[in-house]
Amino acid sequence: MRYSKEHKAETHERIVKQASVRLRERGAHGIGVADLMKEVGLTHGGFYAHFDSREALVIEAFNYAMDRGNERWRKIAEDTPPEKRLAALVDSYLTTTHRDDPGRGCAVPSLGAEIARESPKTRKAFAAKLERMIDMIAGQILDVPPRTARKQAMATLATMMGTVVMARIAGNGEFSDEILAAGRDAVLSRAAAKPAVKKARPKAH
Amino acid sequence: MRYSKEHKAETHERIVKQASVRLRERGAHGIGVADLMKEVGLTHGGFYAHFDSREALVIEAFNYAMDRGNERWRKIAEDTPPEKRLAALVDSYLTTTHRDDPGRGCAVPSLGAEIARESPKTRKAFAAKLERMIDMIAGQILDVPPRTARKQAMATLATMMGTVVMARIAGNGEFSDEILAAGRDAVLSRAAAKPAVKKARPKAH
DNA sequence: TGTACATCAGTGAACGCGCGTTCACTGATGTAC
DNA sequence: TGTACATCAGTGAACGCGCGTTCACTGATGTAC
Repeated sequence: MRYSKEHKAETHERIVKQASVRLRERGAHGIGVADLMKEVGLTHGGFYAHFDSREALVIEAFNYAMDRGNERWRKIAEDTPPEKRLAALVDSYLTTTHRDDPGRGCAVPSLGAEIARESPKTRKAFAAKLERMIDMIAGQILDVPPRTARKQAMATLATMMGTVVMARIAGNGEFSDEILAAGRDAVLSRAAAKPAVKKARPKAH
Repeated sequence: MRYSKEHKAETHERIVKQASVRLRERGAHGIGVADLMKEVGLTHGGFYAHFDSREALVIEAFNYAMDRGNERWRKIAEDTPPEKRLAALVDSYLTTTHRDDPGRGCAVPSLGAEIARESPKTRKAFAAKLERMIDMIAGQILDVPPRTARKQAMATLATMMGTVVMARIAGNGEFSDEILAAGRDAVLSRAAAKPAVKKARPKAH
């Protein structure tokens, strides 16, 4: 059955991709080797031709999920004029679609707490990706010095991901929609308010 | 070995309390019946005199953790003059102590994502407790109508719990401290800024 | 007050299932000649 | 170009360990008389 050179890499990615979806849907303990391989159309024995262990796959799938999130943001930014980018990111993040489909959504609200429990080594790898998300947002916060933009970006991401976690706890009814709307308003009004504050209290820099 | 009437209830609570700590430290899959009973000084067989199943304990421990969080906030509010309450809550929440000791901290950042994956029935129970946390914060946001306070409280809690999740991913170094500070500033400046905005743009209500 | 019996939280061995991992094997295709 | 051999992704049975759950038993204390 020897396959072409790219075939193994393709299969590998199919497994990782499927794992990253299930991971976001059910958490790190929600995926089993046999189930996952079946979903990809293979048998469980072949798993170890691709990964040293289940744990190794989980780490890879975490990474994959984070990378896809960053990639998605990059594309949104690319397709939007600079002054509307922040609003576009926020609006795409704080939707009922995102809330109701964690499997294809941002990894931070669904897996953040679990990532925080990983070993320092893997945790640091994710911290680096988290920082890239912060940079991405900071780059869309205009009219303030970079330090301020970075700080606001941190709080903005925290508000966005926290809002999604809370909205998911609340389900998909009125209360949940209210949480989503509150998060969106807070993030966007903060962004809009800051220049006004600057004008009101001018200071040398 | 028949014990006094209160003895069973006391043992029950000791198990739930210990479980709630481990739960917040390691997640729902991080606690085992045998380990837990040993930590409480008992053997695993006795577990089923107290709980129908491991799952039932997990739900109880989730509840316990949420209740303790609400209780803690109530005490802080009680011991602080009204106009300083919000700042007191925020300052006690966004500390390195809270970040580094999830076992005794708020359940939302450590278990929020897992709670969101529970059955609708249990999820709704937690949504009710989440709403009580929101009410608690809303009650400390003065000078705005209740609807606005509720909305701001939702975003405030989202920012606070999101900040703790992110700070934990980042570990306990400079980057992590930066995240904590950013969250605190965002929440407190939002609270301080709102009345100013009101004055700048007065409207009938 | 004293005696016999009932209760039941807790013990610890044993069960059994799920699941991660191993392993001998397959067979289509790449490589050497 | 054709032939023999090597490779290795994938198969599926089997292993073994961890862990939730069960169960017969214990023995201190409550209750009935």
